[in-house]
Amino acid sequence: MASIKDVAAQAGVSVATVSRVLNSHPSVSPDARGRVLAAVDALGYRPNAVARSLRTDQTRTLGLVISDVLNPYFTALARSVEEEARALGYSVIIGNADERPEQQDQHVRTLLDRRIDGLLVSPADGDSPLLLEVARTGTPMVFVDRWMPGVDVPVVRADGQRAIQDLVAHLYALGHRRLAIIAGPAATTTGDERVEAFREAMRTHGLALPDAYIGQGDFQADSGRRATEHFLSLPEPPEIVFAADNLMALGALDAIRAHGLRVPEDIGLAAFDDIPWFVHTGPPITAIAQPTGDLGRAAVRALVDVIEGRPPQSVTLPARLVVRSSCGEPAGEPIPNRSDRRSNL
Amino acid sequence: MASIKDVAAQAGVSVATVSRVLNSHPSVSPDARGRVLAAVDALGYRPNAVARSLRTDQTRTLGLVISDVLNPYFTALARSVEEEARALGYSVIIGNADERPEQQDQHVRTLLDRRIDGLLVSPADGDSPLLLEVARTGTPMVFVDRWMPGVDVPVVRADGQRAIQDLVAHLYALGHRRLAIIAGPAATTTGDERVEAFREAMRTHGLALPDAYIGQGDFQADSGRRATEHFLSLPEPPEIVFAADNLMALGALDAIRAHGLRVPEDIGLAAFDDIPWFVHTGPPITAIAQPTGDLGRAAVRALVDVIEGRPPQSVTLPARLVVRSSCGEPAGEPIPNRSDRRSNL
DNA sequence: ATCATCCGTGTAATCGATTCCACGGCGCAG
DNA sequence: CTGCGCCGTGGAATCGATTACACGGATGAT
Repeated sequence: MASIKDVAAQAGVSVATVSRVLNSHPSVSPDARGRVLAAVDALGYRPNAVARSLRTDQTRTLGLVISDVLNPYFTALARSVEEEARALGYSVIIGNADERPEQQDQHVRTLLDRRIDGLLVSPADGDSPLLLEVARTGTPMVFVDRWMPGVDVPVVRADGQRAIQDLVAHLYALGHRRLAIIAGPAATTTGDERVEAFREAMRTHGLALPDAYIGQGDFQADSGRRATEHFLSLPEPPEIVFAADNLMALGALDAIRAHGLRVPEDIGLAAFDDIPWFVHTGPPITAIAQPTGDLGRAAVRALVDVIEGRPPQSVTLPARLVVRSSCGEPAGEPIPNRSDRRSNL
Repeated sequence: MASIKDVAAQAGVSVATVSRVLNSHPSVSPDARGRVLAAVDALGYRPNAVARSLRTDQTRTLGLVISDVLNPYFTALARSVEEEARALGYSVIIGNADERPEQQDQHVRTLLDRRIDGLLVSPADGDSPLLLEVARTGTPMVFVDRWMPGVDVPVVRADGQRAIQDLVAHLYALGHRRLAIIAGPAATTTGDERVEAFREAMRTHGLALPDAYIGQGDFQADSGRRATEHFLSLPEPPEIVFAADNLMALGALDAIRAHGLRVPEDIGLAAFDDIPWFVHTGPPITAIAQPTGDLGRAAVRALVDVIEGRPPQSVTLPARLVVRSSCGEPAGEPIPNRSDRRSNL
């Protein structure tokens, strides 16, 4: 592969001049510029980004470490992150932590070794001394979706509190009183928060959230299945199961079906995270939609602000309730149209 | 950030010795090794992958360019690719082409600039002189899922022909005779192949595939919707719609619902690609499952074979029919269990 | 005792870019 | 005519690693 030396030789100038042309440095004669450009073209020369990075100490690459690539919520997030990054001239390397802290740390280390300019993380369950260290040493970093308390880093996330209030109000209005929740891991911020918001919302309606109605999940489908089976085995099962993410909702649906029960007649179901498929399940599922696209874009902008030395901003965007029929809403699902299906992208 | 010089100074040896310790070169005394390791530890030193890459001319990074990250099929593929690559000591940079050739080429160019060791591509619609050029210049490359005829590069893909025969036999046995297909873009190999396999399978049952029953799609949900609407507007609509990928099936389902029709009573639906949600749609959808995990692993192995100078192998794995109830199968969906839901991962 | 080997180590070249500094030539002002 | 400054250019240092080569000392064979 042609290097800058080959171009210089071909154009009859020094490498310094070639470099100046490539970086549109002003003091190059039109004549030299022309010859260099011709040589670049003739040789099909492309600058070696590795060499450039070594010299300039910047890779124009962002690292994104997410908890689970198979989760459509994170997929959508990754997509918008990549788009915004590309628009700003950055590439993105995605690492999949699969909800495992060690794997998360392994990715972070590899990304650091590659000298990425900044790190976007949605931390997995458990605390990570490594991330703390990274934040301390000044590597540009931004948390997205989830965050770690006590680490002084901008956070970009959706606030579900208001939407959860709306959900509980909706359920209450439909006559439901026994509401259960399948929580995420307590150690993730999103895990905790959603339970607290749910409990608080119930309290405003004079309802209690008994411990038996709090299932411990891990954001994976299986845990939703198990938690739901436990609910169903109770002497007095809940009327509604609210899953704190879309995969656990999927598991809950499995469990309900396995018991030969119908949604919403026998038991209702709602989920945090809206995904395109929720329109097509039988029945369509009431969910809380996060503005995934905006989250991804805001996260990248915040990170690039840190990288380029501007003051970054934490951002919190509101999530919103999307009512469908899985909790017993009398109205059927309206004809799905494009904007509805894509509401969370 | 500490460099190899700092480590050398701290350990009282030369950088060469440090490098030898780091690369477990045999001729280093235990004493020196100990001091170096201690210095590495004390300084929290991590080798700069950028500098290493410049010198060794290898990045231990693979590029993966896929057509659509939001498509669960590709997400699953990406996941298995990343896992296998990591197991072999490679990182993966994913580029999302969004089914647009220019965007695909842009990603390929960026990846090449970053001197990735090899490229895994699922080419988008349309031919790309760039990819041809890349193949010609000897950059290690492997096609996965889709490929470009005439480009001499290993191909890792699933063969759906047999599964499509099974599908048509299944439909025929259920009494269906008017079968329609929503095809992918003709310029993608998977687009073409699936139509031909379908046509051929119908022929063996003495059925013809009229042009009116071939819808032109682009692997996106919207095109599935449009094609289905067209089918439904025909004087004699088909009894079954077979979508050549999961997103177009989703669109088809939308269109069918929008017309107030029921699946499978009024019209049947089947899809190429099996995804977890097909178990949960109303009704569960009969689909052709590709061995995504095996495909991803095989693709990485083939690519690494090319990179490391071993003779690579093209791989074709069989897809298989998963019968559910969306085409009128009398039997209900069995209780979904873990292994069933994950059948395609 | 002498010489060839081998082992551990350091010096320095190298990868492909960017960029500081110096230098020659030209234009313009004094 | 002389001198100052600017412009375009090239030489060379530099980024952080790897690795060929050289070298000194110890070991073993003769």
